Amino acid sequence: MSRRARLRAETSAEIKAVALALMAEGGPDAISLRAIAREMGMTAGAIYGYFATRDDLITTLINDVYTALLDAVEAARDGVADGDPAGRIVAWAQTFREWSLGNPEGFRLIYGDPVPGYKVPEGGPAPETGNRACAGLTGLIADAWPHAERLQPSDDAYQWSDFDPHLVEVTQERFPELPPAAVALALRVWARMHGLVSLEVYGHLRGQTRDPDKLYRAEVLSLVGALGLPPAP
Amino acid sequence: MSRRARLRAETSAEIKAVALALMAEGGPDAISLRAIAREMGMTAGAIYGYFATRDDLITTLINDVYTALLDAVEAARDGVADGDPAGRIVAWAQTFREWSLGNPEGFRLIYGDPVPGYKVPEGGPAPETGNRACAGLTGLIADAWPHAERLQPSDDAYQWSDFDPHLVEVTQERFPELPPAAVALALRVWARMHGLVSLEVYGHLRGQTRDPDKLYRAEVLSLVGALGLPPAP
DNA sequence: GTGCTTCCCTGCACGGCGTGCAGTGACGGC
DNA sequence: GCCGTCACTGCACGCCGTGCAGGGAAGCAC
Repeated sequence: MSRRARLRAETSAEIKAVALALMAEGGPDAISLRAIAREMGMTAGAIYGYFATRDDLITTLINDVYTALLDAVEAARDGVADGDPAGRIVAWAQTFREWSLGNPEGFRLIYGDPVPGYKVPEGGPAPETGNRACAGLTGLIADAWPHAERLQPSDDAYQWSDFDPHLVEVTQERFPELPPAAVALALRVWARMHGLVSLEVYGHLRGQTRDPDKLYRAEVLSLVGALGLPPAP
Repeated sequence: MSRRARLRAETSAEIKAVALALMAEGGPDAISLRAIAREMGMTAGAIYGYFATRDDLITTLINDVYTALLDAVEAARDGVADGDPAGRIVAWAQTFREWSLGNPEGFRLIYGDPVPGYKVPEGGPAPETGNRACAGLTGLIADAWPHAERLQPSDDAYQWSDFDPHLVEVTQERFPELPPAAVALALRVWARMHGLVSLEVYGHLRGQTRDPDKLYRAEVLSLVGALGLPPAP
């Protein structure tokens, strides 16, 4: 890599780092090209040499942050033995909530309307990273599937064509035996985790309960139970 | 009411109506004082006679929209006979999703980061309206509680002090027999509906499944089943 | 070493935003 | 019929994203 290219990569990385720092301290709205440039001793126009538009920068940030979240939950999952599917799900779920509460701006960036007028530009950031999230959950479900199967009396209600082709490809390659209903279950499990965490991050639980942690633990336990898994070996 | 007061109320209502119209056609970001004023043939400063600040206007809108959503789901619930708790829950859940998909901007307004730099101003809009939502769900749970009880082995794990005092007051008045665990269950049920709908509204399901409706129906059915209720009488 | 090319960055402009504030004019209450 | 209240305008300030012309340094070819 030439010196030019190296400098370029460094500057690009610094832009993203500064943007994340600004977001962490001032909320997602604090991400403005002018503020970033000010922080870096540049002018706003200079950033256009690195990102075609503000939304492009945001999109890149979303991918970075989403990747960080997935790294965290996957690491937590892999910290629990293969033979303990319930434990792996709980680890994933707990880390998902902890990361989200620790990085609320990141969560909003990924799952909400992050920034003033941000519109996903052409295809958006989600497909690939979102697929990774879904695939990770499908893996968890695959471990639990032998126990969970009885809860899915309508296996044949789902076809592979109900799902995104790329997601299907990845899933069938890694879990050839798994029926499409398992992917549906994975999505529903995802949503159950997302529901409580999302309400909490956006402050909707604050006016209702004083112990959202207890609530979440109960939900995760209930979820694991509903999968037919023993609570915690 | 004097003529002055009437004109004032009309103008105030028009501001809100125009704001909602702008939001409906151009997304939440389209709500700008200048745009509203332009639409009304005024200048932006004039609005400050009605709302102290832009965020005050937004807060009022949130309350209005939230109320509209609650009116819709409660009406749907009341369209099903008292003796059919499962049907009432399903009606609530289905209407919740349909309203949200039909008013995605409204959903974002209520449950997300609605608008550029909006910060909930002092106490925010949620407490009372959020309590109404939670109370409505608690009512649904109260109907189902005789069946659901066996699913709550840890009734004593929750105290009334775990919850918001106002919510507790309302709940205890309307359902004197209900234990605090039922409120926790109501919050979890809320979160299960919210999870899938939120993911769908924000487009995160689009890259995964092609039939989010089927997914949601399965989730609601599973939820009703988990409460120990017969599917659909 | 010299000259050319590439490319990063500045400076400025435009229009849009929320928000204050002085001034103006119409209307309601007495 | 006067006076005070009050809705509204016009303007200013400082933010914002985004284009564009131009300068200047760094890299490359000979």
